[in-house]
Amino acid sequence: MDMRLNIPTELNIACSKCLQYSQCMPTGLNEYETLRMDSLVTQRVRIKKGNDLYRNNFSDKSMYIVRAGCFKTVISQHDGRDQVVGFHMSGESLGLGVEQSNGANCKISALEDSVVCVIPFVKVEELANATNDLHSHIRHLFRVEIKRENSVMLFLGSMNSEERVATFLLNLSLSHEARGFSGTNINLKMSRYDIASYLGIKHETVSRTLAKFIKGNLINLNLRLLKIVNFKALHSIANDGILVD
Amino acid sequence: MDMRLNIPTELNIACSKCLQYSQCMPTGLNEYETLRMDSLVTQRVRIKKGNDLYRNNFSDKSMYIVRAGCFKTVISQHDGRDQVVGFHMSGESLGLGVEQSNGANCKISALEDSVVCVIPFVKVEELANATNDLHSHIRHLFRVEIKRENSVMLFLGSMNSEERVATFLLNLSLSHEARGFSGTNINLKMSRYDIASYLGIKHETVSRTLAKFIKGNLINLNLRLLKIVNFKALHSIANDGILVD
DNA sequence: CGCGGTGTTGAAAATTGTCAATAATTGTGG
DNA sequence: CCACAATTATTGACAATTTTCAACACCGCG
Repeated sequence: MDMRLNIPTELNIACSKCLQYSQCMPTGLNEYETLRMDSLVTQRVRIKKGNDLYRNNFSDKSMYIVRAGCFKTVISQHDGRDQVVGFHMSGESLGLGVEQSNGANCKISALEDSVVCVIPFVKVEELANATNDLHSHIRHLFRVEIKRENSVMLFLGSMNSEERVATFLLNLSLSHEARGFSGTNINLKMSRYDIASYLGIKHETVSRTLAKFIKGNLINLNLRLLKIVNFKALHSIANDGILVD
Repeated sequence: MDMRLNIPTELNIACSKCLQYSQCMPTGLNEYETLRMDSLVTQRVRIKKGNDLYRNNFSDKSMYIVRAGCFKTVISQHDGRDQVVGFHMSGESLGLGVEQSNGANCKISALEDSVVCVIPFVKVEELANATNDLHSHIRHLFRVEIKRENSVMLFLGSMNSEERVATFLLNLSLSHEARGFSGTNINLKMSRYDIASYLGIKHETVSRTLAKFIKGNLINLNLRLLKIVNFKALHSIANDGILVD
């Protein structure tokens, strides 16, 4: 039983004691600086599955880090069409590109019961004197987000549906492994519709492509329980089009 | 004759005297702060048409602003396929998401003879004490970049080719107007191949779609000389899927 | 003046989307 | 806890869009 499954529901833990610390806070700080970092996160918010990080919660005066759970970022167009532009797991930043005024167009929804850490930028400014590389760390987080979006544009702009799905599965596997979970047996948090929107194809095409992978013995799949059987074959389909590092 | 066409070739102008100042520097500064901003840009670099902002020029220790000209950002995949993920005009930031190590995968090329301003992040840190909102301004620039990428993902993920091309033309028009140029008569700096890659379709499809718009009297087009005739029709095709503000 | 890169257009092929029917699963309220 | 409804997922047949392949025209530049 993986203890990590329980820990994140605790709302009052200090950053310095958090298992995700290395993912979202600057490294190489001395003890004093590390302790000061604890004051950065002013609160943690529970978001129930299906609910949005939005309105009362969400503001462009703060940044957010996923402490536990999983989110999707969705852009809504005037005509009602939605586009999923990202999925976000623990340790990842949320909504860096979204401004308050944009709230109506862009929403961030929890795919399962989740917890986010809130870091107001005024706190960042306050602490920047004490810790020189805090600002550059924030810039780093922005850069990571931009790189992530670049990789999304890559498959949206230049891959066929098999390449898109294979790339999606492999990226998912990598990001699960980076969090200490199995990269082989994965419990998908998102629907086929979400995957389809994210990949810029229709959900029927996602189903068909997954069915093809199952037939070819590349994966096993039962509803949202995924098992990757043949990584090598998936890689050759994805053409190694993987940018996550 | 528009004077702006000449001014940007001057390399030694102070930021406080630059016509693009309001686009790339924080607003609301007092005179003293404004003058200090002048020391932010340590150099300006000319890049000839077809050359890259890269290698000796490019580093993740600095950020870059287009002073004059036009650039494209291209991600290269392992198999040689390229994906244009953005075009950048004067006043816009360059390469915020790109790290040095990524140099081989991502390049930024000048579409015409251009000039960029170089702002080392160490200068930003230095000046941050004197000007409180400099850091938040830098974050603003990152946020603008992320929003831009979101709008790219929107058409890549959810639009057919007519919608993509119409959206592209209208965004181009808006960004030209924002710079004081005509939003009706536009001189395209990029090839059909670049447009195609950016829009995630083939160049033949771009040609055909443009031909269709010409037949329908939505635009005039002679090679790279574009005239938008019927904005309303283009808007209704694009479904107002325009995110630039 | 010719050559390489760029741009246009046509016809056929391939991929993906659309529509529809059905099954399985989850959520909800009595 | 069951039954019903709503959502999610799969699959097939057909339609539509986009790509592919090919031929040709055109500019611009040495």
